[in-house]
Amino acid sequence: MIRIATWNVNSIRQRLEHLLKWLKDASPDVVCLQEIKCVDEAFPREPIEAMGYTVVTHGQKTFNGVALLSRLPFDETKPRLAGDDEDVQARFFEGVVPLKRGVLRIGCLYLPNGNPPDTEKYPYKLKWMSRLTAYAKERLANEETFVLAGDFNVIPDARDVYDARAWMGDALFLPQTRERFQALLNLGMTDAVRATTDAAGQYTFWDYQAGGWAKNNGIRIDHLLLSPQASDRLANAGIDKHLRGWEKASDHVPVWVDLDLEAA
DNA sequence: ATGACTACTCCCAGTAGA
Repeated sequence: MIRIATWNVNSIRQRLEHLLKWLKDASPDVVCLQEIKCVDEAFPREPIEAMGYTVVTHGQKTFNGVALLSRLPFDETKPRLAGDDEDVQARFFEGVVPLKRGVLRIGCLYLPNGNPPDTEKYPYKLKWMSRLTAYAKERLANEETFVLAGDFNVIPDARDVYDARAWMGDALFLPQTRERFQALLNLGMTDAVRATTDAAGQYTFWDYQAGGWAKNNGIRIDHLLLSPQASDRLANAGIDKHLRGWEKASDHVPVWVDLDLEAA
């Protein structure tokens, strides 16, 4: 069994103790982190490596930044999403882990927020989603075990938000945003949490403001999308909601899948 | 309700997040 998780930590330096405790508790094999909010040199890799993880980071000063952690050795790792050489924002890292049969390819992503929608931020989000779809299409053609995991900044469905009306005009829930997310699924990717439950309220984010956590005013925006070869092996999926109750929590919580696969 | 909270930054009021 291989456990793959994604977590927007909202600053790795603020969240290191939480990460170390959660790694011990949840014992994931591969972890996709977003919003590390530091340059590569400032990433606290040593305590994570001491727990047996290989660490690769693509950071930038102040904002964004992603990292891949793995207890299984990488064949390859590659930062940046193809399709726009001008894009300097650190939002993507791909890793490939050898399996007994074939490989496991993981794309760790931090999709742009896109708010406010009447600024250049929204077209940047939509373009980024198109680049992601082109990338996924290319990878799916290889018929590999392939997982896209990260903070998608997309609320897929009214079931995934505490008050759909309040979010109608938000970049995370606009029809064009949801259509582009659906386009990814239409390629043949499976939303892992949705493959295990139809229930509403499977939230992964609660805003710091206005008592979001206390009122359970959450949204589901962190996702793991599985290729057919991966979804065939889906054993379980879950959301580690309890971390939101920890002191000085990230506003996002980890989401994970267990895939019935054997590492090489 | 021009807010609320958290984290970042040439240090501290402005920006970003979602």
